[in-house]
Amino acid sequence: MYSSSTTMNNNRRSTGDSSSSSTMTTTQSSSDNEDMMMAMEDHEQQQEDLHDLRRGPWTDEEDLLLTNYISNHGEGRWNSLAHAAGLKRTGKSCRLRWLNYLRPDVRRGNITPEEQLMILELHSQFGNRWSKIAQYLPGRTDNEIKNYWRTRVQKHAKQLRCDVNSKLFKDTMRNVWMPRLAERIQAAADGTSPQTTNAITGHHFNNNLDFTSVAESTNINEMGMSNTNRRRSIKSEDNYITAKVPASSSTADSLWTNSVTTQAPSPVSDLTYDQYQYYPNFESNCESTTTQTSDTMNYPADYIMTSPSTGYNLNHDFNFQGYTTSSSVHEQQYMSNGSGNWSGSSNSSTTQDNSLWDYLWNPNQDIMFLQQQQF
DNA sequence: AACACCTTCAACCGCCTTATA
DNA sequence: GTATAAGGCGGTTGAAGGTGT
Repeated sequence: MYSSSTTMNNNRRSTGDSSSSSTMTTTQSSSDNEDMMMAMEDHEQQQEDLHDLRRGPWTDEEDLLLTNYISNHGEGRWNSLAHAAGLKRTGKSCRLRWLNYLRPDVRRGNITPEEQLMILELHSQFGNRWSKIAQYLPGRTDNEIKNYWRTRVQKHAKQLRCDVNSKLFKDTMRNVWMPRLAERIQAAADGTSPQTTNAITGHHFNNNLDFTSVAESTNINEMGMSNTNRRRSIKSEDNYITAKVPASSSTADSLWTNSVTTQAPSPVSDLTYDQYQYYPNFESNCESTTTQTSDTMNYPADYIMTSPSTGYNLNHDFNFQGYTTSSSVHEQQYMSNGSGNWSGSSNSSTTQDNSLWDYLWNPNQDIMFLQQQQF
């Protein structure tokens, strides 16, 4: 990984490793001269050390040497510090090890929801200026925040199939993730559990459902056309869990409840969890179940499904025809395809919510899922 | 158990900025 | 004003550990 060739390449480009003795003047004080002599000695020693510099992971012994030296002499002048401490490392390497790992006040471990929220907020303000962001998170290093962003946040952008710098992703972050995080923080402060809330009805997830697995081959219709043996699917990352609604249930209310004491499934990450569901109360609220073909999703006029990224509302007679061959499609595909329309405009609806909806079509089972991504 | 794949994060690279003479 | 050294920063890498098959 850390070959000598890369070392030499780096040193060749280095801005500060060439001789500086020609810059001395005769007007320097004796103190300055001592400093200069020390610097020259350091420099010479560093040139020798270049050939046997250590790279890669730090050992406990090296950590101890660096920590002890800094506790006795303080930080700064990293190149000479490295030599004085007896470390065969570059000054840069020592500095990085100290600032990112050994420093006593460095905080490590899980990024809290509060910190996540702050990172999202600050990133929207400063962009990839990690050190700037780190200034607002005591104990957190720019490196850690950068890693968090790349491994967690960008992962979710990938899941959404959009670029992390795209408007869609930024809007999703601001309109969906950040409010959800704020809710979680508030819930934690209140001592209540976070809940999965149906964005349309405001009902909360019923934790008493029977999630006993149902065979994948079961031919059922999730859109409310079948009255029996209906199945619910909950997505947890890539693992699907199925839930069977009690036979006695005549409506979808067994999936959603008004109770505020129910608890949502555990989040699959610090940032978010996904939930697949299908339209709640669909059957009971539709004018006629027989109108639900595999192409058209009709739902009650008093319900509005809003795109959080555009603020547009989904047409009630939206036509899904032509998407059956795609396992997963996104709203922007609907829009660009032109076979469906979004109506309304941003912020025009008082019933607009901040949920992000995705659609999953399983042609083999004739099932339409709506995915509400919750954060 | 073994292997493949995925995720995390410490450490490095290279460029830019700042400090110093 | 210029040259050089050092510090700082964002991007990238790859080893290590975790997870799935």
